[in-house]
Amino acid sequence: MDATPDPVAVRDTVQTGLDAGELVTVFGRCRVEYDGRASSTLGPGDRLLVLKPDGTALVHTDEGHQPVNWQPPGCEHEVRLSDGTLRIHSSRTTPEETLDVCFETVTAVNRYAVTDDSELSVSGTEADLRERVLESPSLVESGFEPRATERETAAGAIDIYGVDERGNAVVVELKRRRVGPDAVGQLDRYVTALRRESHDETTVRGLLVAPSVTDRASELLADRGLEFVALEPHS
Amino acid sequence: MDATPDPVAVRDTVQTGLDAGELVTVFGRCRVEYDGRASSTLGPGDRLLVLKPDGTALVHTDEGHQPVNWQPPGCEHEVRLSDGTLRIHSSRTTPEETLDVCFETVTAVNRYAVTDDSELSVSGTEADLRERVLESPSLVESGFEPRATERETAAGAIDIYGVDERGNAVVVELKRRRVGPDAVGQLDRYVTALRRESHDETTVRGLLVAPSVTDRASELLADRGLEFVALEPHS
DNA sequence: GCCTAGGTCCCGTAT
DNA sequence: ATACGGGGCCTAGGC
Repeated sequence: MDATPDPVAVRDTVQTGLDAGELVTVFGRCRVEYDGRASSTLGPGDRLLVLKPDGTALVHTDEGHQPVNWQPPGCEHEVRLSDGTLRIHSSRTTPEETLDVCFETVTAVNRYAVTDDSELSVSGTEADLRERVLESPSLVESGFEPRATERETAAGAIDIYGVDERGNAVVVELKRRRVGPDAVGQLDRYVTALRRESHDETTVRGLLVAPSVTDRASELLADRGLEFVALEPHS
Repeated sequence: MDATPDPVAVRDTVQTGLDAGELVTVFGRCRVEYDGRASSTLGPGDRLLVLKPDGTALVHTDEGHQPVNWQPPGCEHEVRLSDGTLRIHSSRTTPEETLDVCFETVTAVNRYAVTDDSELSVSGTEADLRERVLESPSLVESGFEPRATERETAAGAIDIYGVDERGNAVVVELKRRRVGPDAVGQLDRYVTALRRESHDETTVRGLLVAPSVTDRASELLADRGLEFVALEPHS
């Protein structure tokens, strides 16, 4: 279905594909309206609409990683033909959100029978960094002993909780990449919470473990008496 | 090109489309390898590969808003045929990253000539919330007077800086949606920085303006002597 | 180029 | 259902 297809055939192809649990794409000149957490309007242009069997809708232009408009998984797609123009209406609740794509012209419609049993395996994540530290705690500092991961505080969970060679409590916040001010704020919240929950005699140190740190984050660390340790997620 | 196409024709179609500045999609059974800021492997499965004229690559499965693998804009796409199988290699520098998609089978290849002159118009953003406050400062509190937006401090830019009816300095941090602990940390950084940069006599208040706030964030606000004002980005 | 913060962020996990 | 933090986040705007 590639050259100026008949509108009825287009609608039927999309509907049949969706009913069959296939992935359906529509390419053509369209307008897009979105309303929900925010709202948006997009004037006419050529775009690729991707409708997935899980209820995802993606509107892709010629540029950018991000779809210009979208609907997350779990939506219901409705296909209509009004005055000979194809309209796709995709909606969900909690939150209430609607996406409307109205095609002036349809250049192509395609149905794809998709099966995918493989799972993506990623390395270089924060989890890898955590394993590295747990297996070789001295990478953080000599004498460091991890005691818990995901230890809960009033401010949230500490990535790694442990003690240093002098017996001080240590809060470790891990980041897989260069850290900015936000990570310092996070570490500070955990350290402050743990100090409040500890006996007064206990010293609580805060360590930000990441490949590198920005200047401003470094200043913030110094201000709050926190420390930085350079460490990559991979060996 | 829809039914079990000839490998050479597939390669030529993809290459010709890319050369022509078109958007090209390839659907089929493939494996994907990524290496760069992290690295990943994905076993065989049916996916839709989208190659954009700006150098973006997207690998979409049957599920999810997010592509399972991708390459951001600015990459170079290379198309090869080795042992009769189609291989797409997409790479960039700074950071050095590569994406390899190897097709066992190709079900369909499509070329789309895309032009899109329209710009997306969005409302309900943080910018809208800012305009609302600047036009009606009393929505924040009676007597509030905005004096600057994006006022710089050592910790970063304050969304709205102003004074209250008593002449105290006021730091306003805006969020378009319900706020959590991270927003409190952000506001706290700005308030602390401004206090340091001000004369000691000056009182600096911190206001988090957002539709709502989580319990933990509310506690953090209280701890740090900061305040919350409920306000939606739209009227 | 890096830094900073916003986003209809999405997404998984825990509560 | 909400909350919280990670992400190869991406993207825009400054410097």
